[in-house]
Amino acid sequence: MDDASSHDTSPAERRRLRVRASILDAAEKVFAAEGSEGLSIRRLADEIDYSPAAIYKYFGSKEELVDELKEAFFAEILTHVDSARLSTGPYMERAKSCLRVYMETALNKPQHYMAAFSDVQGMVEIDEWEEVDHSQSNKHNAFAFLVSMVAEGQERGELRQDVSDVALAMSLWSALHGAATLIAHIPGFPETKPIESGLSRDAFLDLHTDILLRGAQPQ
Amino acid sequence: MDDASSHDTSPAERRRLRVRASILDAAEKVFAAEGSEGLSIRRLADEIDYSPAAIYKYFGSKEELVDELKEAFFAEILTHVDSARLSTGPYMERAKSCLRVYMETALNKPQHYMAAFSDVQGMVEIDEWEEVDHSQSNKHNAFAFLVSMVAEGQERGELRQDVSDVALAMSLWSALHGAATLIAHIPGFPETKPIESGLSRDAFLDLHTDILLRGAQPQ
DNA sequence: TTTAAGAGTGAACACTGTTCACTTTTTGAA
DNA sequence: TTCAAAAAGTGAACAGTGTTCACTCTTAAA
Repeated sequence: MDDASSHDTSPAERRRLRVRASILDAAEKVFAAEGSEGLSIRRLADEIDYSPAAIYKYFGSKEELVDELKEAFFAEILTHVDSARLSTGPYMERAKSCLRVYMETALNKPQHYMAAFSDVQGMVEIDEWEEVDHSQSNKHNAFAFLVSMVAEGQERGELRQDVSDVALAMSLWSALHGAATLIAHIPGFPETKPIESGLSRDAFLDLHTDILLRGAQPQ
Repeated sequence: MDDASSHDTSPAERRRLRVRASILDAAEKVFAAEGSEGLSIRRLADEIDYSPAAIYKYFGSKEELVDELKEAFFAEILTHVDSARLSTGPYMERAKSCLRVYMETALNKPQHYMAAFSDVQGMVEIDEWEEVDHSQSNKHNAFAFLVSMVAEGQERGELRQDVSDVALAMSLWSALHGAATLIAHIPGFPETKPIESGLSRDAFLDLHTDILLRGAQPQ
């Protein structure tokens, strides 16, 4: 289905959307390969055979362009985490799966995850999270989702109830974010850096989620 | 004591060290206030009344200059964490204190901590950590220190022994790093963002360390 | 006093994001 | 089909960046 480009759109508009998409495509490619530093407007323009100024007919600024890449990336994370939530099985297993999937999806595109949290600009996006009802799954709201996941665990008596769901979720998210960040930033993180450990990424993620969920359990 | 500038140094050399220090001082000021993005060679040159080219007589590149700031910063972190280790009291309290102090010290200069982990360049530094004997405290080696702290806990039977000390330390460091990173990046992190929580930074750090150490305990 | 080393500089190079006047193409209506 | 308005696309420029290089000037030692 190609709804967006077939209803209520003239040929000109469809053409425009195609060029716009080609810019994003080229940006995505460069971004994934070399990160945000390798991405320059002039290089992008070269790659799609337009002048640098042309890009500004489609995006207000480089930041706006990159923000759109990040938005799509976060939507991807949320989708994956959400499907982990909808799986069957005991609560603790679903919870563990969600934590893992967050980190794994984040690490599918390390450059994206890095960029999303290294720019100060990118964090303004989080302002939107405030006015979000976290009872329904929302595009940008991976955190609100985590909160309700935690709340469910508390109701079931499987997670500690001496702190609020939000507080618990913040701690968990911090830990997930830290692991994802270190793996993304330090080449060969769990296995050989900063110390030769022989610990595979898989084993590390397992241990990490295990520690977190144990610490989040009652008593 | 001003050893470095009084023995084996000519007046010229002392003068040189003074200029060099003034560059670092100016850089430190700008860096702390506005982060690495606000720091430009020309601006630095303006502030110390030299030409931009002059700075290259003292530092090979901007990166080299910033690396020196980071190095001092990490030394500061290690110093503080080390003094927490040397405090008296039960092991678990000392351990908790170390975790807290790491995050608190990191957050004394959020811009530094951000910069240290946002540049890919900065991570090359970690190569040095490999050839470090983690039984003795080393300038740059906050991680190796954490490993021995964990090892002590395992020997005392206060931390789980089903995984290696290095693995456990990695997980803990990840979690600390994540919390520090989020607080540094998201203005008003635990209190109001991404959700109004009323959770003070202090309470959050307490909860975070509590969760981690519970998850790291045996059984 | 002379000489060589080192400190300091202005101008330039190659890059960046961005803007703006300008031309070209496309569109919708008379 | 013609014509004006709108939109798409462009080259040149601006202000900024890190960095280099030939050059001057000061300092230190012979």
